[in-house]
Amino acid sequence: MTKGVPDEGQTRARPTMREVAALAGVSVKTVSRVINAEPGVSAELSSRVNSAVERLDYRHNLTASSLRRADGKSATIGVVLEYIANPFDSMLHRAIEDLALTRGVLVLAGSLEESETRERELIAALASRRVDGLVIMPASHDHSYLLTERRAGTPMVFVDRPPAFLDADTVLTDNADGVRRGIRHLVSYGHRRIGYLGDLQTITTAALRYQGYLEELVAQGIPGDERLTRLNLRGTERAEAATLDLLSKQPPPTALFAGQNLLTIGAYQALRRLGIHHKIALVGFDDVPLGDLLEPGITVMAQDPAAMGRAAAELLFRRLDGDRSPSVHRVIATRLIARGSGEIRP
Amino acid sequence: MTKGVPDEGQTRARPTMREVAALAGVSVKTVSRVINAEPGVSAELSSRVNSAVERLDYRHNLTASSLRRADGKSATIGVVLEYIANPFDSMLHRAIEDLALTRGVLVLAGSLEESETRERELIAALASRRVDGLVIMPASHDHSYLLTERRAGTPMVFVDRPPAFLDADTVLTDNADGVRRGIRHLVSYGHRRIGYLGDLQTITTAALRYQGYLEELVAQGIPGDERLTRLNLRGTERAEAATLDLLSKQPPPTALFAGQNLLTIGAYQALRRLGIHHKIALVGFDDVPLGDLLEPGITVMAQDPAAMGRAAAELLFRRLDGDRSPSVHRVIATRLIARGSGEIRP
DNA sequence: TGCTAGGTTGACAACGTTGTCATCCCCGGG
DNA sequence: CCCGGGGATGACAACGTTGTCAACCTAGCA
Repeated sequence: MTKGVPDEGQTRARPTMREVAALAGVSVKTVSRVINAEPGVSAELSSRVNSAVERLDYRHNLTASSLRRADGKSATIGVVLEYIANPFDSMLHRAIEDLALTRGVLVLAGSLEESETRERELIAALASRRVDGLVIMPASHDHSYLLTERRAGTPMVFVDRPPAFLDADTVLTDNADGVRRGIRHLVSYGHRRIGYLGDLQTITTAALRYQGYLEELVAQGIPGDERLTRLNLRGTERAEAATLDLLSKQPPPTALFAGQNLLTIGAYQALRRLGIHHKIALVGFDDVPLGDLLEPGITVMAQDPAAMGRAAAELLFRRLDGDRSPSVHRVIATRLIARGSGEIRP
Repeated sequence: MTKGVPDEGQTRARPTMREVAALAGVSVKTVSRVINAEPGVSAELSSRVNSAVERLDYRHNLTASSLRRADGKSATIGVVLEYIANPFDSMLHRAIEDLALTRGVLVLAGSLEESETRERELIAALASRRVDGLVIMPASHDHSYLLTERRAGTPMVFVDRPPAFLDADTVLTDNADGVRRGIRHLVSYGHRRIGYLGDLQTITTAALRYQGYLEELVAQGIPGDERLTRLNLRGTERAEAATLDLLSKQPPPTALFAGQNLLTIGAYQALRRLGIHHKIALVGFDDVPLGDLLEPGITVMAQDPAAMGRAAAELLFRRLDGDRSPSVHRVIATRLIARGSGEIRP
């Protein structure tokens, strides 16, 4: 590593096509043609331009280019996530990036953290930068404000949660079905008293999952018991406390279903604390990292964020390629991963 | 959700300042002044412009703006990561986003997956979009190619791994020191035969960590034993196999140090498989999600990606604000988190 | 030889915005 | 009453690029 101040030498403005043209002895338009690999430039001029580009370290200015271009495309898309650092979200992000990569498209991403205000601000900021398309995991419950973007020709795909008051492509997990299969799994092991831990009911997916729980109880002819349900839990600690509370009631549940990642962890911790993690069954929704290293391993209904991201990106790019057919709604199935905690009998 | 094709109504081009100006009966320049909240516009015109903006759903075009603007700032920065979906990377990403948010700056992020080619391509793509600054977790070992960007006035901060042949701000984990403290911890519990599992030696941090291991052995007067070392491991499975192999040698180590996240998990799995996870000590570098739920919990030297991201963003924005002082090199300490696996005596 | 078709090349305008500067108007002071 | 100054407003050019179109050149054919 050499020593010195970060900008050794003076700050020199980036060279433009004008300068490249001057050095190569051609017109700017010819430089533009070479840069964009348009046909119809003689080998002679082409190589002169290329060496001038090399010599000046010219970097194409995509900003100016997309401003002038007929289609106005910026080769950039926006991805709006709940929280970038969530394993689920970052996996989704990664899957989108992977497909974008093959098209030379970059990804602008941001977190909402359940703030509706932030959702509008972030999308406005993305629109200001004229992204070509949007993948949105929404926090708000009214997306009519997006009609403007839609009319401006910006395609958008909703992931994980559906849009409200707006028709658009969606890629969703089969939430209710996933929970129902999880409950069925527990019932098949002989459970009848199954507790439920749920996230904020304002989150669409959380509401759908709880719905699935209720539906499956009815389907199984199990009477509902409000004392077995704890909703609007946020984070591991709340879930742990709620679980401890739930288990102190008489008669306690013989199994638990946790409607979300962090709640599953909280519930597991509570069971461990009470020393009954080998006695009370537990199934969680959404996979838990390292769930298989635990003893017992945590049984989950796993979502497939990579598949969701891939599907969302595919839909988005299809729209960018001009597809105008009616909105598509993809449902990605959950997968039961039995690791032990869900296979405990009462 | 309403029914219909995604673009109900025709695709209508976005309104421009020209149209806003026409509707408000003022000049474009006045619209520009209002949009940018420049002083010196009468309340009368200001409100006429604002209602025209409202009526037309005008969205400022930051692309055109930054093209014309004197400073040429795009209010966008680039973040180059090893793999976006890694918990470490996504935490770092998030911390940067958090600070960027307060300045109205958006983040373009991408993954390298250890590809030097990809590093150059991605950074070129970011430079094309005229990002205001870069945070880079590099894969390559020669960054002299970045001198062009540097000269063009793009500040850059390297995180997690240092640049080569280029002087720039850095934010690094104290790798060697972290490993040395981890080894010392094992020694303090009576271990003398300590195995080491390391990632690709081409990765700078991996090399530094191994260095720390060797140094601490010397400092402790423990003779090195090549049979206790397995380097260039990639991923959980390789680490698991290497651990099984390592333990089959006579005499086997009484403790293991794993130089990376996935290797720690692989080693733990191997110990579990052999049923000796309560007999052989294990310390890992970098935290393992849910490491505290395991039995025994996994003892680690934890890095602090959030602090690193924050530091990197602070440095970058300080440069963006005009700071031209010599490069700064921040070192973020690791933290020993004792959870059980590292506190087993031989 | 003359003419045309086709392929190269470049001059110029335009994309949507902001910097510069001129103009205009009003108010206050001489 | 006139003039100067300052604040509000707008006309115009420019940012770096690409679309359009005209000019030019060469080869091929009548």
